Amino acid sequence: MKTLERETLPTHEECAGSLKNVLDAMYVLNGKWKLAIVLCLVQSPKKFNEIQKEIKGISPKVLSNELKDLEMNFLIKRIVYPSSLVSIIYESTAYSHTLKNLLTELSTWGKNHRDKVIGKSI
Amino acid sequence: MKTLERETLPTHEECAGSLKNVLDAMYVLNGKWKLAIVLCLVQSPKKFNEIQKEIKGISPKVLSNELKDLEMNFLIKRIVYPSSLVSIIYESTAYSHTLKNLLTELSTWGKNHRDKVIGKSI
DNA sequence: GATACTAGTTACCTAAAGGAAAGCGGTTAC
DNA sequence: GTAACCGCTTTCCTTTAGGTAACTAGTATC
Repeated sequence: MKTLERETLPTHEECAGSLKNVLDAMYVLNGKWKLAIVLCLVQSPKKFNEIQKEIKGISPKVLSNELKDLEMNFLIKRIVYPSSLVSIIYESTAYSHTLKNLLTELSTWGKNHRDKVIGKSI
Repeated sequence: MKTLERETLPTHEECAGSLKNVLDAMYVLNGKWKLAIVLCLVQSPKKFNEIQKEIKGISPKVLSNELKDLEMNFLIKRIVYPSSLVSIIYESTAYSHTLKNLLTELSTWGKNHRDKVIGKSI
């Protein structure tokens, strides 16, 4: 695994910049479900009900809102296949794949942290 | 321990697993300010006031709460230097460095996304 | 004694997130 | 016709996050 450490220390401006970047990213990705939904759809396109079944605990209202929000940020697509029975499929966009590394990191970290916390407290 | 070499697609259990991991990670890292504070302290240890100055817009109440929360998750340390005038320094833990890649990804993504959104909408 | 700085706390309030339950328009199956 | 499934929406409600402002204890400075 390649690390991203650098030789010189970051300048104050670079620190402030990355701080702002992180705040902006969190503004978009913040929320209990958003990244999970993206991950779910990166794994494979799905129908509304399928997402609901996969992400246990999410209500249709919340899922609906989050999907709209993610669509506005170009992270998922809502595709209507018109046929005798209309079917609607949500799928990840090419752009959402810019989140793949992040999601991988997040998943790894989440698993590790769960183990750490369970080991210490429960 | 699972085998690392596989040519098959991820199983349903693996998908569900990473979904849970991401949800758990978000449970800990969610919030407007948390990751920004970690980043701020990873860059260098700081006093309460210094953090407030660097992260514009955060109120002392919220900062105080977030610091406690982060400490409980082993992501920062609160260190009291007892001297004639007591000084208190917050610093990142070794454990918080497991978030470094994530923060780098997040910063990169945040910058890129800001550019993309500004380019499209404003 | 008055003022100011540090590191917060407290009380109060608003807005947003999130959840529960019911409903709705359209289709399909019986 | 009626029951059931899909893809939601609507309403109502509770909880949480977050913000404002004032205040406090301790130390130091004028």
